[in-house]
Amino acid sequence: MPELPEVETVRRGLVPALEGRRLTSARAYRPDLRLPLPERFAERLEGREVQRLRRRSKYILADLDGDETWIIHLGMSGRLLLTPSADAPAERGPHDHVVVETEAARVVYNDARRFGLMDLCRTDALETHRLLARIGPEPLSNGFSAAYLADRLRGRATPIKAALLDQTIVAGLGNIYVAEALWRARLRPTRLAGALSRGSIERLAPAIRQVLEDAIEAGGSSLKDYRQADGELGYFQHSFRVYDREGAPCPREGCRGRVRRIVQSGRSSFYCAACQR
DNA sequence: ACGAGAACCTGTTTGC
DNA sequence: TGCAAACAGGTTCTCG
Repeated sequence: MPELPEVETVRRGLVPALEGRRLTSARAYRPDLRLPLPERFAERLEGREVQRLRRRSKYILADLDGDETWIIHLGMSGRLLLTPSADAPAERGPHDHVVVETEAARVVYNDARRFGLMDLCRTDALETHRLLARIGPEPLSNGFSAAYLADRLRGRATPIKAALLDQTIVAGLGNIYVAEALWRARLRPTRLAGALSRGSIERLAPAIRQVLEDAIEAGGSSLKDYRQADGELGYFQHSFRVYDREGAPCPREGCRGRVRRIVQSGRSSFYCAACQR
């Protein structure tokens, strides 16, 4: 799916179209995505003004007037596509599941695999929402540091790859950015989280922060499904050092290694066997 | 309690 | 070329 940088890019793309605008219409074309939509979902969106578009981890949060927040997760293949009303087609495309309109624009939620989800929650109760309550600190916030990470990894017998995918430890990482952060920190994805030295963690925490900042700067990574809200492609995929580069030479200065692909708990991991230890 | 693996669903790519 | 298997950016549940 879209990981943190892609979700942030989508959010930024939607801000001008949605913040301070009223939803003149809302339609849901099926009762469920990964989870059932809440009661009277479309009716509760219609007529509301979007006061603020925020992001928490991989969730987009739209605060509405009337004290409810619209929670959106894009899953693996979800997209939020923005079209000016004048250009909006009359026909609904395949896998267009939710459509909202403002005076000036249409936003379509399209999701072939339906691993995404939407919900509505009282804004003052968001922190206790079951999907959000257990999520760890934002990696770009002050709450995330080497000291924090060391504390959370202590005693964990799981590979660092799996620990970084665990959203309760740190928010927003997925398969791509874990691979890229571990390459930057010169750590093998198979290393056991609890056995990492303090020095390793001191490299890892800033590597996570930096790869996410770089990716946001580039507008995220466009692979198969992901697009920015305006349909533009992000270009961080051209900056991948190891992700999806099996067999390629390691791009690190002076390293003669090649990128390897292994499978960890059912998912591909990519790393350089020479410089990542 | 913890970790690995399966499951959810559809589309695309790869391999025989 | 055609078909089947493998694989895909996430999360959650089950099982050992």
